[in-house]
Amino acid sequence: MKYYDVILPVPTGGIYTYTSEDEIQNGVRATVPLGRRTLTGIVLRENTAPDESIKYRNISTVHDTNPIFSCEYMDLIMKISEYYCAGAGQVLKGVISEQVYTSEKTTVEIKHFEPKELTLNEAQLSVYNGIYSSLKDGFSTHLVHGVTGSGKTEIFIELAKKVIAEGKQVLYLVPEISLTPQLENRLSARMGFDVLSYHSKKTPKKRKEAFWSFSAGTLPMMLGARSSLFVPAKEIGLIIVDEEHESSYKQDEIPSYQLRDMSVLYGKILKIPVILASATPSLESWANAKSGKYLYHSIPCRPDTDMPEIQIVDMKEEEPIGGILSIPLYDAIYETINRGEQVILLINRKGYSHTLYCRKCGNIINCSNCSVAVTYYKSTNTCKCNYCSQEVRRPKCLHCGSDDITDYGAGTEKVAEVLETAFEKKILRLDTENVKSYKKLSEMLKSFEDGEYPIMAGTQLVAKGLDFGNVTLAGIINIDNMFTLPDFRANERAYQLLLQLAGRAGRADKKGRVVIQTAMPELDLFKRLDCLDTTFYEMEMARRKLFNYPPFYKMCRITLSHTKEEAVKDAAFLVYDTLLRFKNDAEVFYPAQAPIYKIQNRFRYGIIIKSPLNSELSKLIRAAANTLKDNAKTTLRIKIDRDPHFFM
DNA sequence: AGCACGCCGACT
DNA sequence: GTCGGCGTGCTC
Repeated sequence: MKYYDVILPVPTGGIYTYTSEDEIQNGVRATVPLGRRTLTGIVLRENTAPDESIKYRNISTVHDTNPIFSCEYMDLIMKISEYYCAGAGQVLKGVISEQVYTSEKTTVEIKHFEPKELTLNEAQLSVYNGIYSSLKDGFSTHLVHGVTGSGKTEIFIELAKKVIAEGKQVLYLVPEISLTPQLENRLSARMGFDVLSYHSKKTPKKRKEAFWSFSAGTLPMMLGARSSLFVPAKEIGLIIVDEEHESSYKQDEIPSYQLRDMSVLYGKILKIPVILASATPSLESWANAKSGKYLYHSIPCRPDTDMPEIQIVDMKEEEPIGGILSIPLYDAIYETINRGEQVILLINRKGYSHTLYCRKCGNIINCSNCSVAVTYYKSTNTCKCNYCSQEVRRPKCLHCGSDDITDYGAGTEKVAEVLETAFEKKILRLDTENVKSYKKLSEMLKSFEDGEYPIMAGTQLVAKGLDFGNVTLAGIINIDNMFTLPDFRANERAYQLLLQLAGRAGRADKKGRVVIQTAMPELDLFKRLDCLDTTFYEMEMARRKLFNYPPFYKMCRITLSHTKEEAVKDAAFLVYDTLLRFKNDAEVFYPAQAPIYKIQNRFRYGIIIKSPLNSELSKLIRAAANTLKDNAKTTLRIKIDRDPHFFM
């Protein structure tokens, strides 16, 4: 009789021990009973010291003769579990779809054809050589800092070919796969075989095919979003993380891991190189490059065009059309579309208006379940909460009962409406409300590319990785609301967004232009929007150092929630006391109501911890979790967010 | 997470 | 009297 530890996709703990008459290899899938249920998990290891007091049950079915998940893979899962303070089962659940890994192995034939050859230019070649030389030396991390359109992808394609020629596989990660169906085609054409992609918007069948083909090793290269790092490969030789600065790499749900960091960790475990690439690197990666932890490579210029001209419009001096369009932006749009060229506009709010209020008493209309103002959608004539999706049919003032309600704060719908009136042209509106499916998105992007619309207006979606040759003007309606969020990365985010947006304008042979509307034109940030200039990084680093922010200090945010106000508050102070008792060099913030105090009728308190040492942070988090385990047995929920990116 | 147990209010 | 609400606790 042998004993085996099995990881099961259940949120608590997740490691259970079972018995078997047969010898079982680590990393195979096994179906076991748990309570009244039957679940399929992964065999983690043999347990040589079982607890006498527990009556173990038998493994019902073993699915594989050879391991699907390597010991390096299991190592990664366990390290994530430890670092992000989530049960192994919770990690497994959050990282691979149960539907996919429990499915029959269905591989698909990968078609091979004659690849399209391209020669690298001098700048590309120098980066290529820099990385190539360390390709066979095991683990190394490379930060490739190259402006938009500098041809980073071509370098990675050539490196990938070398790795594949050695019989190993390549993983190419992008932050938002749904926006880049073009990349799949481009990679396939250049590699000379079908590069399959793996992401949540694919049909289950397609996902299973990509999963099992990558697992079998018949698929040499896979393109994917966050979750594809956890597709078990036969043998990975290189991981590429494109647009490494993107905050969508940080998962908000438990386990809230940072994919970029996990890629580097996996590379370390596998002893292979990892490439991080961006036109606007994160401060974390920048710091690692400066310290020599990452090898730094830069491509300083766009090979084909000049950088766009950037214009800052002071909204204090303007009387904008419809409260939205300044005269300089209006003129710029007018000139651009008159030349038959196209415009991309960014608005970072969806709906028609983000706030409704009572005209009688000034009270803001909040969602009844959450402490958030409801968003008004004119297209469907509804008011919806962005946090719990609850609809309010006919909003009335909860304070005075009046139904004389009006709105302010323009979203994509309002902007599109104003633009349509101003230019008498149909506008393409792109936001999550409007784009429900992958197919629809592709169609919309295609129609814009074909010139059916002169202007595309949308949320952050429009700034991410889109590439249209005829776009020569990019505008941002209101950058200022980025600074209203409680987020120490606001500056960094604004900088990245503006430079990325600038990269959307004038990528082919035409000179691009960027117009930024702001009421704070004096912000230093606007003077640093030259991608050849790295003073932004130095200034931001100095600020982070002064206030003990990452990358200098490590951060963790603990959020507690409960249906009763008193219960969360008590729990928060209980945790706070524990943290004070255990802390050394760390800074522990006084417990505070979360910026959104109530979500789905649960009240929320937050505590932020900062420490120069990751080890101290781990110790404190553990102490906090233990205190609650011992003292709070009610429906209190704890969320531990390590290296947080979202602070609401 | 499921799933069951268990203890209180409002129905035939 | 029982149906069903969800708060609590456990699963090798």
